[in-house]
Amino acid sequence: MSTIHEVAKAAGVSISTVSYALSGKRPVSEKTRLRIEDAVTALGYQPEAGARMLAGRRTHIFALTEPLRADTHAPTHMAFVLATAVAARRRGYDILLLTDEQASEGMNRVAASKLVDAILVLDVAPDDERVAIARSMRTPTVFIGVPDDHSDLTCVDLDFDAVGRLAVDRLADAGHSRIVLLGQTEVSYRRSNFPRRLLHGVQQRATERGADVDWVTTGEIATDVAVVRSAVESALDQGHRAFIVHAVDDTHEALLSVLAERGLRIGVDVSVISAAASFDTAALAVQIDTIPLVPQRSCEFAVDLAVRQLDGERLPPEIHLLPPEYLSAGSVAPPRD
Amino acid sequence: MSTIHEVAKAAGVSISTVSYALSGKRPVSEKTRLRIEDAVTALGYQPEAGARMLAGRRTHIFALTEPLRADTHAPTHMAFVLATAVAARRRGYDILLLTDEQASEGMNRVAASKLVDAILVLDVAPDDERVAIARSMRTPTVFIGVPDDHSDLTCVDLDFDAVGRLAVDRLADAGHSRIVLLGQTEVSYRRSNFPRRLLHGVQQRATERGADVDWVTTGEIATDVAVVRSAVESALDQGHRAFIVHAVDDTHEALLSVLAERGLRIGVDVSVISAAASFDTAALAVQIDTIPLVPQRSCEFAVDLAVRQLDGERLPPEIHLLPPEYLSAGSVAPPRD
DNA sequence: TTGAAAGCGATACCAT
DNA sequence: ATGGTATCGCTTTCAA
Repeated sequence: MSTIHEVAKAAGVSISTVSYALSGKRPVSEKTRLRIEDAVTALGYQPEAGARMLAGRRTHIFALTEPLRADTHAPTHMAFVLATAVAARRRGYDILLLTDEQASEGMNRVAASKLVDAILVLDVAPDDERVAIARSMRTPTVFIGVPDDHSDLTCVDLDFDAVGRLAVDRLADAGHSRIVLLGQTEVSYRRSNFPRRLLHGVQQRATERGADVDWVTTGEIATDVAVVRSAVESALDQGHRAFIVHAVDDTHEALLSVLAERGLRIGVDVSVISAAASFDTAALAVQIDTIPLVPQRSCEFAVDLAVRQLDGERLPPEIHLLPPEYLSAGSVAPPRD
Repeated sequence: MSTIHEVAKAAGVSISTVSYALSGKRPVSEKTRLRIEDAVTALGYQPEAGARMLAGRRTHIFALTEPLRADTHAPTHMAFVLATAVAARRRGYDILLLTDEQASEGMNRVAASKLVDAILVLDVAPDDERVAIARSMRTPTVFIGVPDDHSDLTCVDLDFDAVGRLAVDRLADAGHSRIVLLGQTEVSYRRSNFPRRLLHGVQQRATERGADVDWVTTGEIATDVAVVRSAVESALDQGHRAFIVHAVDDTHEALLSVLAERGLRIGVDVSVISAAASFDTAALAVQIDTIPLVPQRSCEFAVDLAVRQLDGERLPPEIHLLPPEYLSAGSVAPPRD
């Protein structure tokens, strides 16, 4: 391709003027700027990545570490990756993928070689090995998720604890004192950081409101529809009529189908709240109240924090918990008896 | 971090010797090489990415374009992304993610700025817009998948046509003359490149073998278990006893469950072959013959082609179709009547 | 087998 | 408002 020299020659200016005109870091007169822009388009000029990295102090690349475990829920995970990539591009950054089991090796490598300006951490485990690496590094790192030991870390996430409390409050407000938490798979409560936070919020607030909570998981390692159905059946048999669902779409569908089979009407006979769903609950057969998990929100916030740190803002390491939002759809009603 | 100068000083040699010792592009005596390696580890030296890009002619980065459509099957897609990333890392390359609708813009940008050495194309559509970009570019590009118009392109993929033929042959060999192809979702036959190739192989070989094929899809845009079940029910009602399944795991499970409900035994009353499944069919309740789609194979091959092109091999643009492999599990039997 | 030095193509400081 | 140029850290000729 063409270099900044050719652009300068074509526009009849010096290379520094071209550089400043393009970066905007120094005022350039209207007419010279226009001539430069013309030359740029005429030549199809694109600054060379390597040269910019070397000369400037920015690579315009973020690393995204994602340890893709076997039990990762692919659709949700993809939504986060996509949201991160889109948010980053909007700020002028590309995403470099760091998969591998050896997440630490990758982080160290890209940081030491100055390949990336910052690192975004996805799919955070409670005892994540990447926490130690992040602490030992100068490269700004933002966790999307909250590990157990998060001192000195910058984290962004939906406030799952608050989601749990909010869901309980709505059901308790409606008069329910017995609640079922239809949760995630068993393994996710050990390997992931957020299911337990929602569980904690639910249990704590339930205690405060004098309500009982029955917590059920929905499969060993992957969601098992049969397990979900029998859990729902037995909850209904025990007279339960209030559900908080923190689970994938299949689980929601299984719940709805069991309720339909029994002729139980949501929002009349039974109350249901979908908590922290990352899929579109509006696409379900029945509309239900939802406290959504919006990957875009977390990812944009995370990218923003990274960019601001690079721009020199002194942001203290901190946990940023995004407040939940309650979307009503009439699926919560007072108990009927 | 430390620079090549510091390593050179620590080892008592010149920087060029360090460079050559590390790249192996020039013979270096045993003892100096050892001293250099010691210095490298002692200082924790990592060559700076930007400097290498600028000076050398390699960035050691591949772009991976993936236009993440709404109808993309997330688990399969993730398997391909992961396989590509792993294969690339093994060859010393990182993966830069190019999502976006604007796939073309991204490809042009990373190519023009010399950010990447090659581009890998995933999730190929029959009339993919990235085909034109690839043709207009000097940057080596490898498609994982085969677009309709693929002249002058380098493509790698499982030979889906041959998969279809192989499946038909096995059923025909067993004596079946009526075959059901339980296929993908409707939209995938328009938006993806491979389902139609398998369909073509099945239909063509069926004609050659004098067999009839009933092709059914499994939902509009996403797999719909109800649709699958009723399709299977009606096929069974019509006396069909031979199935080729080219579909996601949910579809397999639905098929097995209908068969079980009817008391039909696989490998005895009914013959089933799973064609081009990218999940582990061994995890199903019943073992069935499988012609697997192994993402690792395609992705490694693609990475290899890219690397070899960069290493100066003159590889003519060509379609590389990987031959299918048949894994028997006793699920094919002669018709019973 | 090794060293010296000329780039690579930007950024940003120092002048004017 | 603009230009000249040192500089970033490496790769790779050219010499010895």
